[in-house]
Amino acid sequence: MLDLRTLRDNFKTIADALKKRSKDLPLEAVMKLDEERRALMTKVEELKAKRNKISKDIPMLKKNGEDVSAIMLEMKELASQIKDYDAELQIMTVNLEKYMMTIPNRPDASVPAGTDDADNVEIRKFMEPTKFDFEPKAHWDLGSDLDIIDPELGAKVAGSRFVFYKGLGARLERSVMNFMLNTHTEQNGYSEVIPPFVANQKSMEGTGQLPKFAEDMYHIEDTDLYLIPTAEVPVTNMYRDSILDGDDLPIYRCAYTPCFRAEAGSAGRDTKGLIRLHQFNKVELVKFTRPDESYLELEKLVANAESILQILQIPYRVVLLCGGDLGFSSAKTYDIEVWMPSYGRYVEISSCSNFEDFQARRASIRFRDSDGSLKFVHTLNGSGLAVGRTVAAIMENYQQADGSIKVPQALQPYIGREFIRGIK
RNA sequence: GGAGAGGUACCGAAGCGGUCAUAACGGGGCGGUCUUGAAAACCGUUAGGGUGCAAGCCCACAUGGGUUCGAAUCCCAUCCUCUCCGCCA
Repeated sequence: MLDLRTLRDNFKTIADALKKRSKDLPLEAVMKLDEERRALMTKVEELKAKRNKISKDIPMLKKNGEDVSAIMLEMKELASQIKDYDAELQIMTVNLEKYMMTIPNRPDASVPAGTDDADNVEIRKFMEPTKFDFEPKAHWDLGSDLDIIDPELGAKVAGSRFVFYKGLGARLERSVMNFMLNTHTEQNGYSEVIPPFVANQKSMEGTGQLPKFAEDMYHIEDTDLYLIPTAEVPVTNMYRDSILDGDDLPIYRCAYTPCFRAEAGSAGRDTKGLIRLHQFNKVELVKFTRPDESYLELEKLVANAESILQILQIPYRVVLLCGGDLGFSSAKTYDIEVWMPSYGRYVEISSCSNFEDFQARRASIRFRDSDGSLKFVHTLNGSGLAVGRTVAAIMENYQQADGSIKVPQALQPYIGREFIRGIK
């Protein structure tokens, strides 16, 4: 959530910055409502001040044996006025909040203008796209030929866009997960958590999934709970309504969770394989930092995520998202895209964002600075990485002419073999 | 799931209808005195939200309602924590 006062004081600047997202935002309406609300608030507060004052005098008057019945009557009238105005005020407040909750974060100055992913800017590249001296298969064909990934079983048990990993497929997925977690905890300085895989409405609002994106999530009937679409939600909300010690910043957390995405509008795209599922595994990196350090930390976060693909020796590139492609809560986002031979192009495998104080304000995550003042932290997160897509990339980029898959060196200790030749 | 108890500042905790919320009393943190240094002792300090140029005013005792002229205090609902019982991997 943007800060209302900052928006009020710097309206032009912020409105211009938001135009990078090329969206119609109800900014004027917000300002008008805000003004009306403050006017009414002044009125109510005057009445309340009067009530408090008289109320304080009453016991004194009573003690002196004076007749207070006239005052009581006046107070009763005052109380009912206050009640009416308060009700009106509350409606305005809720309305205003509703508007504010749907206004996305303001893009950082370094974010390029643009409307969609075609306008994203390539920052750097690692290795060249893999070349084959035979006709390479797509990972879904490898998966069924080797009988290690089974979408039909997934469909039978849960529905389309769910899969079973079988045998060495399951082992591969689990190995990749462990490899990522071990790398981030042992080399990159993150401390691991396993959070709940469901979260309540308040948490969803804290990180920005609600109120706007309810239709993308699975909601558990008759409860306040949603299946998490990313570990970002529970891990960021660990510190909701908290005051952190400035000396403890930055805080680095990582977590493995499954991620659940209903994605109502995605039918027909990427229907095969592991790329777009309703449930997938992901290792997430989350940071809480001082405001003046967050952009430096973003660069380090991207580097940490990249290190996984470097160690695995898989080609990828890093792109900077343009304003139009930026997520709702993000001020700046780098995507890491991995080379996917079956697509003949790079495919997103990680999204690393700096949310500045947007989430911290919604979730009320603050820190006590050395001068004693309270400030909002900056929150960041990024996939480190999407596990299923990494497995897909390994299968495709490491496939051999005989239909087997070579296991990347770094994963061999986890899987205990050099090649995957079929289920076991 | 059942029965109790409870949610007040950084922590513990008092207050149980008005003069008690910049919230008693402890503890912790920070600063200082003393000391070669430290400990102890003593002194001081410890800055939630909104609004306003400001003085100030309003709000804040888990959350949301209600009763009352007036609610941390009384009533109702919800959430959470603890203890015991049941169930369970």
